[in-house]
Amino acid sequence: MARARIVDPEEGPRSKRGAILVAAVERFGEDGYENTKWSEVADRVGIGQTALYHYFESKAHCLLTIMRLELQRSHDQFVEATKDETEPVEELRAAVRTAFAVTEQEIRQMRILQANMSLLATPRKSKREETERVAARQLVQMVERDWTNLLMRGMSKGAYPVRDAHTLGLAVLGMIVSVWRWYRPSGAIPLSEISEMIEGCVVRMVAE
Amino acid sequence: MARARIVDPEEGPRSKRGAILVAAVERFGEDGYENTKWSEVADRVGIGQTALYHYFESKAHCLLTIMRLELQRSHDQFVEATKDETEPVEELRAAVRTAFAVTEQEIRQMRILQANMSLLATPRKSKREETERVAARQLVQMVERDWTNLLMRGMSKGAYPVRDAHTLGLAVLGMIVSVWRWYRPSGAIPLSEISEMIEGCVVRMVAE
DNA sequence: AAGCAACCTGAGTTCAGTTCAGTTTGACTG
DNA sequence: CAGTCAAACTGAACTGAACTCAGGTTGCTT
Repeated sequence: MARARIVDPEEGPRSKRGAILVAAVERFGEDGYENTKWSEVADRVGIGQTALYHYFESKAHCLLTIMRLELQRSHDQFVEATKDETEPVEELRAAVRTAFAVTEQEIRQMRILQANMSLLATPRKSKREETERVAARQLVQMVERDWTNLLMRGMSKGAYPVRDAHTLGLAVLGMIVSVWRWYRPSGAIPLSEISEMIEGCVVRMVAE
Repeated sequence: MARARIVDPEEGPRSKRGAILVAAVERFGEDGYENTKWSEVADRVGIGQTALYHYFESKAHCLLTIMRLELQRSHDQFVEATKDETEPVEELRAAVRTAFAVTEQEIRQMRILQANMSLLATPRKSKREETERVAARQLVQMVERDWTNLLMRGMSKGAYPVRDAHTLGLAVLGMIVSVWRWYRPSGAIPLSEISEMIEGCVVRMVAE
């Protein structure tokens, strides 16, 4: 599986870019982006604050990079999980299940993505930030299209009743990602149970 | 209908508290909280920046107040819309429909609420901010309980299949509020159509 | 061992949010 | 209708976290 990893093997051996991203995911994911001091990330990596600017133009640039990587991962995983399925309802189930087949680090990344989604709406002043923002926006649209296309395939095969596939796709996606706002690994309900519950909901929503 | 209004009639006639909240809802709703300068709100109201601190302890205190008022309104409207319904599926439909029976100002408030929900997770340093935060948190739980109770009533009456009402409630609520992340009044799809689509989805999710 | 690019730093700057130390306004009282 | 008081307001100063600058260090390459 060619996942977009936080640690990029293209980096020089001395580079702390991956370590910064990992630390930032942990801090932004646990305490929130605004609640986390940029210097805390530096402390955790073991470098001075200003060294961060060797890798990222700004705190926001780091955040946008995390968001873009997570979106890339989500998209890749969707494609991977649905590419072999031909039966529409099974394809739908596989897509939901893969959305919840995530590590704890990926859960944090999802949480960061969801909590800061509105950042993608307005242009950024600096060039590198804007590049990441636009890339992330396009990936959002790509993920939305992944779902819309899956739904349209099922509808044209007669497996699901015909409805507005775009709006339905947004509703399905909205329900799935809303889980990352409240789910915590320490919570009472295991993720597997949530996944099954949502899978059932999505199938009823789409296929009945 | 005893809605929680932004303009509190308890205020003195010279008070600009309501005007500040209205201006803040507009700016925070259009450009986002972080993107809006606190002084811009003062400009819009026609007072100096420091005068804001006569009404709110901080920018965050104003935001938390907006969020609390919106949650209060959502809860009140839910109760109002469902109190006369006895037939479970009709009650469910009424609850969804009322969630989308909102003015443009209320749409902005929903957007602000959704975009800054994570603010409610961590304690605030100052007293008045913390009071608003705790009140808002309790209202979140109250809205979640509104949905959970509605679902449990329907299940015990045999109108819906028995499922984990809490998780199902969060899924339904998550899908509904996710609309405010992307919906814009200027968009291609009218809100009435979205409302009908979601209503159908919720009924299939819950009652089938 | 020289060169050089990647990597790093302490000191200083910026700017939005906030505090301070009062001043103005206007309703009400005697 | 002068005096009082709380609500409403203000300009100037302060704060802290993000960021810039002007270099210094490290270690790989030739």
